[in-house]
This record gives sequence, structure tokens and C-alpha cells, in this order.
Amino acid sequence: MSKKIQKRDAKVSRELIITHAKALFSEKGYASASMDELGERCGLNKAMVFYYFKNKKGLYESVMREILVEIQQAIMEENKKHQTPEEELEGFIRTYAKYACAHPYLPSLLLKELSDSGAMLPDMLFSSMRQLFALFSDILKRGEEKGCFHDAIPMILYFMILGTLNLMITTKPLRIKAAELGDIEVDTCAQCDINDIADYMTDKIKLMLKGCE
Amino acid sequence: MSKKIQKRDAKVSRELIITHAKALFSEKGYASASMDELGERCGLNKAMVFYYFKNKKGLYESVMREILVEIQQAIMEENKKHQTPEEELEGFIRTYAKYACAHPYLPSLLLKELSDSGAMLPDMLFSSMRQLFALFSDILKRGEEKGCFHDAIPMILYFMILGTLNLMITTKPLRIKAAELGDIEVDTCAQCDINDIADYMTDKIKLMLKGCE
DNA sequence: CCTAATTAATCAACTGGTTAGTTAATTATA
DNA sequence: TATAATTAACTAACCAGTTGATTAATTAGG
Repeated sequence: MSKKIQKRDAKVSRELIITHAKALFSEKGYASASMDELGERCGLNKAMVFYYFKNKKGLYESVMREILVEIQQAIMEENKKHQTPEEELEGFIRTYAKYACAHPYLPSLLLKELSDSGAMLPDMLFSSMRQLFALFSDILKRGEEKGCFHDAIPMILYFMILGTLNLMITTKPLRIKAAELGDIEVDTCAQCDINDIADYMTDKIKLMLKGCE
Repeated sequence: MSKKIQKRDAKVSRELIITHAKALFSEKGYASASMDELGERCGLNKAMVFYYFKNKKGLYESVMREILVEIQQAIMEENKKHQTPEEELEGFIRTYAKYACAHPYLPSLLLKELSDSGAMLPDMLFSSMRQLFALFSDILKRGEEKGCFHDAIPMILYFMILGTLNLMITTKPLRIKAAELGDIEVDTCAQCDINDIADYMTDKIKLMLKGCE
């Protein structure tokens, strides 16, 4: 019992707000996320949001900073474990997939932000995204130098991976619905596991970087 | 002179509203798009929006219906021109890329919608997206039967293509900005032509469907 | 061909509801 | 008791949608 139960705890309140804000922003988008509703969800007065974060935009920035730092750390951590560019690439895809699936507000918020070209996040998303991309780009570069990857355009491959994984996660409810209708004979991967998707993608991307010499 | 200049023309006004609505919704998103501003942009009174479309949601649906029908037609038209699955696949990617680049509200609106799992469009986006996916799925199926494609998971490949192309289009301003900073040594494809991107993707996707037997 | 009646298109001004953000008072904790 | 955390009540701006009046175009009748 390192801490007795207390009614007032700034740290707890602050974290409560951030946690619920992640969910709310990703559910409704920035504009439709109401600070009144956020207060309610937290069981706190709405004014507390402005007490801990100066305004709505400030809260949003804190939310985005947190999730971007988190995914970046997860991937960098993972990356250290691997030696060869092939393993690193595999690790990158797997880790992103796993993390994004476990924290589905990430794909949702990221896609919303990217569909705006980052209108809401002038500097921050930006530098975080660039660092992640630099890491990815480096994997491919080392792969080319070592002769195991050919003809890679990092920017396109980066969005190929993030785009596919993010969409597969955010559209899951839609794909389940489509499968239930079943009037068109198509497989929407409604029951696919994200790890299987990541494996498939890893496989295919390796294939396309190998070439067929 | 089939028509004299007149101050009032329902068809013109309606189209004016739809045209500006496409831009406004894709710039700001559904929630932040103000009907007052839309009226202003059209040079019409806001009430006209509700005169021609019953409410904001109705307008949004009309906008989405129009753009989804357009892209669907463009792709179906193109598809008729080709014989082999390989050519069809190539045509699919190229046509989507070209159309989306020429009408950049499409990628923006589509990504916003998909990041919500189509929360705004219960039926419509849905059936339109499914038809397009069915067409794509069919190309791959025929390719497998003919023996020229291997191990294709249509749903994943579909989002791989749409995800990559949509993101490459919506993030263009971001990528240009990143290139101008230039503090990290990475190529953001800031000046890439969308046709080159489509060619690269076609190439790579063919490679990954061929396998290396 | 002109004009009166009808219909269609447009607008200014309003309404009810919501929202981000503020403030001044209140309660808990150290 | 001093300070940090919390609240209720408020404000000013905004927004979707409505209404009733007005103007332009169309049609019909003499």
C-alpha cells in the first residue's frame, strides 16, 4: 500500500483525462469531441480539462505526443534486438501491427491526421513521424548496401506498410459487417488476426524487395 | 446561345453547392464544415443548401455518392479495355492513382471515412466500396486460375493499393515541407509524380504476386 | 404581344441548442 | 492555515436548421 486512497490526486486526474481523451478523439475526431463529454467520461468537472491542459488544442497535442512517443519507443526498442536488415524489417512491421492493434486509437488518429496533411499538428507529429521514417529508411538503406534489398523507395514502402495496417485495423467493423451480408462472393478477412496480416505483409514485401534474379 | 444568361438557375446552384461542398468537407471534415461558410463560398444564402438538400447529412451523402460513383465508373470503364489479369491489375492501379490525384478530395474524404469505419455512411459508401473491391478481387481470382498470380489475399492487397496511393496524395504538402527542412537525410518523394508512384507499385505488386519459382 | 397570375429561387433574420473557455467560490490535503 | 484540486454557474460565439417575405422566371389569358 504505497499510497492511500484519496479523493484528490492531480496525477491520477491528469492521466484519467488523457486516457479518455485518446478514446474520445479517436472515436469522434477532433472537432466533434466535446470537452463536456470528456469531463463526464472522466467523472470530473469539465473545467479540470482546462486546468490541466490550457485548451482543447493543447490537450489534443498532449494526446498525440503521447501516442507517437509510445509507438516510436516500442519500435526502437524492438529494433535493437535485431541484426540483419531483413530481421529489422520484419520486426518493424510486426511491432507496428501489434502495437496499433492493441491501441486502436493510434491508427484512427493517425489516419485522420494524415488525411489532413497534419493540419492540426504543425511541428510535432511531424518530427515524430520523421524520426520513425528515418529509422525505417535506414533499414532499407543498409539492406541495399548489403545486397539483400533491391530498388526500394522508402517513402512509398513506409506508407504501404502503415497504410495497409492502419486500414486493416480501422475497417475491421466494416469488414465484419460486409462478411455478414455475404451477397457478394468476396473474402473480407473479417476474422483475420493482425499477426497473420503482418506475417503476410512481411512475406510479400520481402519478396518485392528481393526481385527475381 | 442555347441559354440566355439568367440570374437564377437551379441546376447551376445545385452544382455550385456540391462542388464547393466536396472541397469544404475534404478540407475540414464533416463536423467542422460550416454550412454558413459553404453558402458564402457559393455566393449563395445558407438557406439554399437546405433548399436543395434536406440537411447537412443529406448533402454529405450526395457528395460521397457522387465521388464514389465517379471513381467506380472510371475504373470499370478502364477495366473493359484490358484482357489479361496482369493488364487489368495495372489498369486498376493506374486509373485509381490518376483519378485520385486529379480529384484530391477523394483520398481525403475516403481516408476520413475509413478511419471511422464508415460511421457517417451506413449503406452507401459501403455498397460502392464493395463493388469496387469485388471487381478487384475478381481480377486476382482470374489471375490465380490462369496461374499468373500466387497466394493473393485480395482484401490486404486492396488496402495496400488504396492506402498507399491515398496517403501519398494527402501527405504531399507534408512531404514537401519535410524535404525543405532537410535536417534528416531521407528522400520524401516530395517531387514524385503520381504516375511514377503508380508504376512503381504496379511493378512491385506484380513481383510479389509472381513469387520466385 | 402584352400583362396578370403562378411558381421557383433567393435571402435576411431568427431560433434553440451546443461548445470552448472563464470565474469565483468551495473543498480537501499537507 | 496555505495551497492545490475541484466545482457550479456563467458567457460569448457558433452552428444547423426554419420561416416568412421578396424577387425572378414561367406560364396562361386576352
